Amino acid sequence: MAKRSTTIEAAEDACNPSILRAPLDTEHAGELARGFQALADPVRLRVLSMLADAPRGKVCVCDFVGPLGKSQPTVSHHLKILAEAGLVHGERRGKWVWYSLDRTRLTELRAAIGS
Amino acid sequence: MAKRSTTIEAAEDACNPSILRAPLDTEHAGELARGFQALADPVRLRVLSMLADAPRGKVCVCDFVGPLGKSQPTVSHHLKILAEAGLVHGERRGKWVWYSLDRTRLTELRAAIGS
DNA sequence: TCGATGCATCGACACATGTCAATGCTAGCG
DNA sequence: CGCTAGCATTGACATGTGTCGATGCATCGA
Repeated sequence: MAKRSTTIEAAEDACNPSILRAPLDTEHAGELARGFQALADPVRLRVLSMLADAPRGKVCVCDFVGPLGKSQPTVSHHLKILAEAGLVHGERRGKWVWYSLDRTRLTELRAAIGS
Repeated sequence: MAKRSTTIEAAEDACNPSILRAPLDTEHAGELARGFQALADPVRLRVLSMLADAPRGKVCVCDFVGPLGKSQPTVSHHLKILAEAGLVHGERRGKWVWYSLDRTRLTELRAAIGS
């Protein structure tokens, strides 16, 4: 790739709002805000941390409850919020549900607040 | 110092939490969460956006009210939250208060969710 | 089939948050 | 001094959020 078009970018890049590119319209601001809101909780940040540190990149719900010190419904609630924000992904495996980190969404949010 | 204390770290390193370095303890998680919570609102994201785009890097409160479509007390409220989060800095200049973006704090938060 | 286990959902509660009108405070101007 | 303008604070309200106990649902083993 020799040069990048300034008007048309790859389709995946089209939805790439950033607070550094003003004016940030209300719609994109709301979308970003929902993403950051998912990060705006200590329990959820620790969930992401545990996922990032997991040996096989997966952690089942039962293994969150103890370390987080929260009830199972509470943990399930936070996992749902993270999943709806696109930050994690749950996969059923027999009786267990294994959650894994979606670094793509995390990268999008990171890019929105900086280079 | 030959050996590192486990209770006291170097001052500069102490404030550098990241969700990618597990385990993220409750204290650091709470600190990060408060930062992201400041970003978890469309109005505040647009405020940061306007500051990032401002010609001289400064915007006075009265210039926020119109574009944001919020009342002056509401704008003041959001600016206070951003200031307490260390994301902006207000400076009195006669009758006006000019707010500017603190990119350092923004960089810290960005680093916390990625490289 | 039955019971146990893992997870999600529901209902309820306390608390936090976003919003605005009213008011207070400070700086400039006459 | 009085008046105005810009900004912050307060009070009040509606809504959103985190939490847990109780319950429902699916899966596996006996």
